[in-house]
Amino acid sequence: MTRKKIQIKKIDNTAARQVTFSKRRRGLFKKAYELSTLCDAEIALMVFSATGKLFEYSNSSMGQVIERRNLHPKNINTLDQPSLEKQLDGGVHAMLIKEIAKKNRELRHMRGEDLQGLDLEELQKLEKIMEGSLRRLVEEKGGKIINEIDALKTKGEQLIEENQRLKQQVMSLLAGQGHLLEPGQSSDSLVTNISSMGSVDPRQDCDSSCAFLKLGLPFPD
Amino acid sequence: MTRKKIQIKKIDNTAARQVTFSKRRRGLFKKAYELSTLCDAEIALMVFSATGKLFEYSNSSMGQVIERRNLHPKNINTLDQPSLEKQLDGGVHAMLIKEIAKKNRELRHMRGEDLQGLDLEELQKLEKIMEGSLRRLVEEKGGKIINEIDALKTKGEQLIEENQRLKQQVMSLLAGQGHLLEPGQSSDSLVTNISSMGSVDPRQDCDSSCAFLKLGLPFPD
DNA sequence: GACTACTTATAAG
DNA sequence: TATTATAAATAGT
Repeated sequence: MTRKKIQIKKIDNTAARQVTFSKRRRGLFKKAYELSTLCDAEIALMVFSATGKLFEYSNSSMGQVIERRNLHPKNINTLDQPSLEKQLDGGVHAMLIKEIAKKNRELRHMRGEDLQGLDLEELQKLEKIMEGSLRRLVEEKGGKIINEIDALKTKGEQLIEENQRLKQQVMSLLAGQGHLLEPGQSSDSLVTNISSMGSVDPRQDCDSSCAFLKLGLPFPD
Repeated sequence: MTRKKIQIKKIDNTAARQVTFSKRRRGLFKKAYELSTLCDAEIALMVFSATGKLFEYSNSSMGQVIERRNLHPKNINTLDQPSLEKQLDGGVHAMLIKEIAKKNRELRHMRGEDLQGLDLEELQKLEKIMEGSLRRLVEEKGGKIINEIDALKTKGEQLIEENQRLKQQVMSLLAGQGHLLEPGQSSDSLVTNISSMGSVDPRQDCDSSCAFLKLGLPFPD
């Protein structure tokens, strides 16, 4: 791909082929690593050189990825027949796999895939089911939203009360300490001190104590 | 690797991540193809997207490469240890059962059941999926209906033609046999006889030959 | 999905 | 193995 464009066909010269194999293998593995990292993908890559040497890469575990592949809807029917001893147990095994295949088929239908095999009546039935699903889901979601809003409202009210209480407390503290002020110390600086202790600044009016509501800030827990 | 150099770490933005996944996946598969072709290597590449979708490439057969890998000295110890056979099998067994449970959970959710465990965000996601499903299903159903109607129309036209042809045949038969009628035999009774042989009663007009259409009766096959 | 400015991969030496 | 001129991949639009 440089100096000169090459055709993608087997490289005749053995030495050149080996060099290219090394370089491109590294390039391929790097790309695989980058894809898995950038996109949070699980990747398994196996490369046998022409001489039979094995190179492999996986961001997780090779066996795990292979296992996952075998369980994938796409391959579950192709699953290699396990060796020897497992065939005795094959009945249960096969049944489980069949069950999974069936579930996958159902799920695909529920996702609106592979529908071309169904006749009009089946489609109608499926539509009814899905409409029901959607209805229940929207209902559930509605309930959740109401609850969440109620909770937020309650929390907001509690906070407003709390703020009122704290404000009054600050006021009375200020009033009580007003007599003790040094001639040179302004009440403002005192307020600043109190405020910095995490209390409420008494100079703000009632409405502004709800500032976090207006700003859409999350309530503290 | 263009416009700006990027860091190789998980892309936060979901949409961008998905776009990059598509592009780089294609790039990776192309590189794999080129390496296998140029250097006569045997390659198997499996990629699971973050959403669980499987993409795979192999220049030979995926199962064959996996088999070859398992037979490789490097991995022969990792798998298929006779003494551990039972344990492994139990593992697979358990995994299959877990898989079924997972599918069932998914199915229940798709049917709008057991939703109370999901949070608002999950519900929202599920709703989007189901809306898509329903949309595809309705589309598929629409296509099926159009096809069915077209087929029925075509069939109807064929039948009308057939009826016309038969009617004319009957007419000419009647005309030809008119001279041979016994004085005491009416043409009506002859028609009845012909009709009972599976032909069309010539007394009905053209429109009435389409009676089964008007009545919504199924066409015979 | 198409475009392009840029980075990266790499064929040849 | 290192270099480099060029092809290819791709991030952002």
